[in-house]
Amino acid sequence: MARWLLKSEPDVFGYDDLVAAKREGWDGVRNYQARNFMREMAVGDLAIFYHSNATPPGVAGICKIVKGAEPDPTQFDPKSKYFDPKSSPDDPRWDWVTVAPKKRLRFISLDQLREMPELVECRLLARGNRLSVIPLTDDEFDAIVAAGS
DNA sequence: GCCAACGTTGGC
DNA sequence: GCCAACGTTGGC
Repeated sequence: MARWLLKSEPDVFGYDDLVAAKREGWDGVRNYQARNFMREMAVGDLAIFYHSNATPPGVAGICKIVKGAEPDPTQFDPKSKYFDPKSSPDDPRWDWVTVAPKKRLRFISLDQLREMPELVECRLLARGNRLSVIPLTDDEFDAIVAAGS
């Protein structure tokens, strides 16, 4: 089973929202590298739920992949902010996966994450990183869970 | 194929 | 609000 990290802005959709929704399609990913990672996700994979653009930013919980990649319907919806006029149902460009909450963690701030030796190579902490879907090693994942448990 | 311009992300 | 980093677009 693979391990991942997913970023979301809590003002838009935070961990509490996922708990309330029970499960949710991870919409709005419009970056090819992130999309390709989502295509590698399998049902049962676990992902760290990270709050970006927050005060402070950090980890809020764990979620699980409950449905693999399939076309993100918001790309076809002209009223959606994620609408992509260059995409079509015949040849969809963007996928989503469906996630469900697994376990809330004690909040781990970005500052705390930066102090963890297990994460020195984690892409999340790399300078200028903007990727919203990031693969984690088992060690990285386990270290984050331990820090928030 | 190059690269300048532009838009977005995300920490601060 | 600022700005660094990076991805995408489009003219050539």
